Amino acid sequence: MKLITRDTDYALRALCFISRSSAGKFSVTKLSKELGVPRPFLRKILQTLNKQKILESTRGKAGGFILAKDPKKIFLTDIIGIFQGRLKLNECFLNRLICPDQRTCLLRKMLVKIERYVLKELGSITIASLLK
Amino acid sequence: MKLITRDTDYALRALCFISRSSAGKFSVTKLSKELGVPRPFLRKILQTLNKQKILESTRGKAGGFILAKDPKKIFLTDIIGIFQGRLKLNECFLNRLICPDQRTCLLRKMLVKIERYVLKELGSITIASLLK
DNA sequence: ACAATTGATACAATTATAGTATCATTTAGT
DNA sequence: ACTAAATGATACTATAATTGTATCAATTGT
Repeated sequence: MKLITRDTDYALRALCFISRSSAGKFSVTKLSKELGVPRPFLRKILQTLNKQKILESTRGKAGGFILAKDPKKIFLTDIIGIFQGRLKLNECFLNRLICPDQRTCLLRKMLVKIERYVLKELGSITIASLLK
Repeated sequence: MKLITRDTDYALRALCFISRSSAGKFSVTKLSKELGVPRPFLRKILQTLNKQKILESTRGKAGGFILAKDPKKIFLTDIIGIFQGRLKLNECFLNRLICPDQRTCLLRKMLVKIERYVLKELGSITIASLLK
């Protein structure tokens, strides 16, 4: 089971890389070489981050991506949310109507509790904090 | 993201159902009707539980499945382990060699911490406790 | 002998994840 | 104005995991 999928991972790497360097703006080509991430895939990811206002893009010849937000204000849960949807550990049970047993109650309570914990923990991490 | 997949879920339902009833032995046909789970799929699941010594089967005409263990001793983590493999939230990072940034350190620590918590919580639940 | 069961195992369908490709648009530099 | 290098938008493909189905053999109560 994965808590963090590949695209989230790549997004985090890219954001960390950009944050760390003073240069500010990077093209996909440059980033994909630096991070060792397939270019077209990374491109799609950065485009998504742009749409979500995490990055800001400039088009044209000397174009590229820069941070649109203070790294202190980009939370892990934001990025996970963007690529994996809102974290929901208990979805299988909520989605299922047929849950006639009481067990679901206790189990669901448990899952909700775990979910809250995970969200709290992940919500406490920012890109800035990942930079060390 | 799912913490519990369908087969685990079905397995839990079946185990709870069997534990709850005094009858003891049930055929797949009966169980699949009771639980509203596709028969061939449930069959595969029960066969797996049998191999793992959670259930015990008897073949032949009046055959079926009974519990092989005290419901107090069947833990959620056991069942998850059987159908989903050992829970490993941080696998994506461990599997990846290329993690040149320090961020992985903090992130991995976090994930390991979360993983421990989840395992502890799930490890505290048994089939018996799900019965109310 | 027969019918109802499980054992073993191979196969199929669906969904999610991971990644590619392409055409249109923008912009800097010449 | 032209060109090269970049992103925007979007459709497509590949791979893997999940969720099942199907089938033949062996067992057992009647």
